[in-house]
Amino acid sequence: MSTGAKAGIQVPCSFCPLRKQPAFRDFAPEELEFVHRFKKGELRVERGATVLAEGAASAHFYTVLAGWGFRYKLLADGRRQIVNYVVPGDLVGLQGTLMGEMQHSVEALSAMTLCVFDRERLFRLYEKHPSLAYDVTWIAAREECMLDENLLAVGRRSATERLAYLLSFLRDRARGTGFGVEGRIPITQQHVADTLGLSLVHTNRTVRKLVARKLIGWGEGGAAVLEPEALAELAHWDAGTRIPRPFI
Amino acid sequence: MSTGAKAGIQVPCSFCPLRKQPAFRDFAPEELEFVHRFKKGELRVERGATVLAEGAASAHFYTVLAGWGFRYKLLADGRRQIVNYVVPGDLVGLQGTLMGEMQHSVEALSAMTLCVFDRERLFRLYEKHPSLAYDVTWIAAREECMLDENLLAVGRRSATERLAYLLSFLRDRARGTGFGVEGRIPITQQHVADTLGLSLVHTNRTVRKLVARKLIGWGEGGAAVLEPEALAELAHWDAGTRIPRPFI
DNA sequence: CGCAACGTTGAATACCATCAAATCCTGTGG
DNA sequence: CCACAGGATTTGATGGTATTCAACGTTGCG
Repeated sequence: MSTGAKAGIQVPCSFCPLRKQPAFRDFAPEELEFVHRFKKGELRVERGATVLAEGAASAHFYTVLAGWGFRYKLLADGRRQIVNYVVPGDLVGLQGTLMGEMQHSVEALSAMTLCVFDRERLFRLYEKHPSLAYDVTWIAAREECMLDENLLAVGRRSATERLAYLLSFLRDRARGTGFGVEGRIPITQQHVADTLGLSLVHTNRTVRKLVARKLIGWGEGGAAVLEPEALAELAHWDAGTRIPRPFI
Repeated sequence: MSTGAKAGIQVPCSFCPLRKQPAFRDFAPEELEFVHRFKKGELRVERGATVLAEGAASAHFYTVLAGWGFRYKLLADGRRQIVNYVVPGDLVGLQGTLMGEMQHSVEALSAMTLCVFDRERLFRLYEKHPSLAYDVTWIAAREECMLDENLLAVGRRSATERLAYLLSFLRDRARGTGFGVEGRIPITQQHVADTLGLSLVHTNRTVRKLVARKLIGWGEGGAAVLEPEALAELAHWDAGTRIPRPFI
């Protein structure tokens, strides 16, 4: 498992690159110190690496520091459903930490850097820092929100609307996390198909249509949103107000 | 809002009906006392009542004591997606409590009794009872798990598999919560359609097929699972091991 | 240079949506 | 008791959306 994993050098949390990003709220000094001691190390993985595998009882959970990843589930016959994407600031593996065993897998979409925490020390965090515990729950609730939206998209939108939604959504998620809007979204059409519940062929035709309308770009390592407003409107989607969010 | 809502008589939490049910773990005495003081009252609603509305900033959140409900989202043009169902022991409104505003609505599928908590006192729970805070997060993580499964179903299963999955899933959720397996699942075909991303007509044809195969029953106020094993197999679904779960 | 991953396109077909209308059931009021 | 309304279910007919099968182009890499 974890192909391409490397142990990293421990950087003090006070220098955490996420703190500078506008999407995130900052810590109180005593929280920062606690998190620094809580942190066990860093993990670097390459694109395509499996960060966490369904069925595993990993000893760790992580906060994403850099890079893109995705969470997915498989049916026995190989059909794959991507349930959500992960970007910097997201917790991965919390579900496995709480419930014992991962119910989904996590794979890196790009090279990723992750902050490593020990599973068994999570409860200490709940005992010592209620405010951080509250933040963990906040992050879990936000994930739930995103899944609700993804379900709405897959269940009730047409193929074109789904694609418009997904790219709007991913662009919005990347904003303020240190990627910059200029960057492409490093997904293939197979990822899109497995996210939206479409076949690869139909996904391609749908992509072609939106490219022809100059709403999106495709190629050179991923997707690009060219007309954010028009795309969001086509998707019947509203990003809502984004408040600075907590992370651990 | 909340058509049919009634204030209820406060029952001490030590007599909470959920404590007797096998699906739930029990409280430590000091936790029980804290929750009893934390509880603000009870709410009774009729079938069809809106418990919480998307966009609202309710002052409360709830634990379901009895009855069925469902969570859903709407598109501007009226398309509806049911994202999950709620059964006794589930928290409703936690997302709105944490993030300020509800991003989905909750409606009663049957008469429901809910235990009422004050939104602004949630943080007190995190400060005073880390173990209960941990349980809240556990419940949120479990919701996330269920949403992942629902997404897998809607995105990657055929209509027949989806229906088989949904009824297996709902039957499994009801087990051990005080409904009894004997009871029917109080949903209409419109609910099924809006859960599985299907049209009402096609939902009906799919229901007819499974009824003809005697895997399920339909009518007299809802659906019934006649052949749980065969249905789960048809759905390519495995309930997994169910451990006693916490509730608040 | 061969292979693998990704993207693209055409053709045939299947699944599911839509439109339309009929039936059944239950609760309500006359 | 019956008429009636409304919700829920059922069925047929038709068409569109999306899947499947198949093939080919491109790029990058060992």
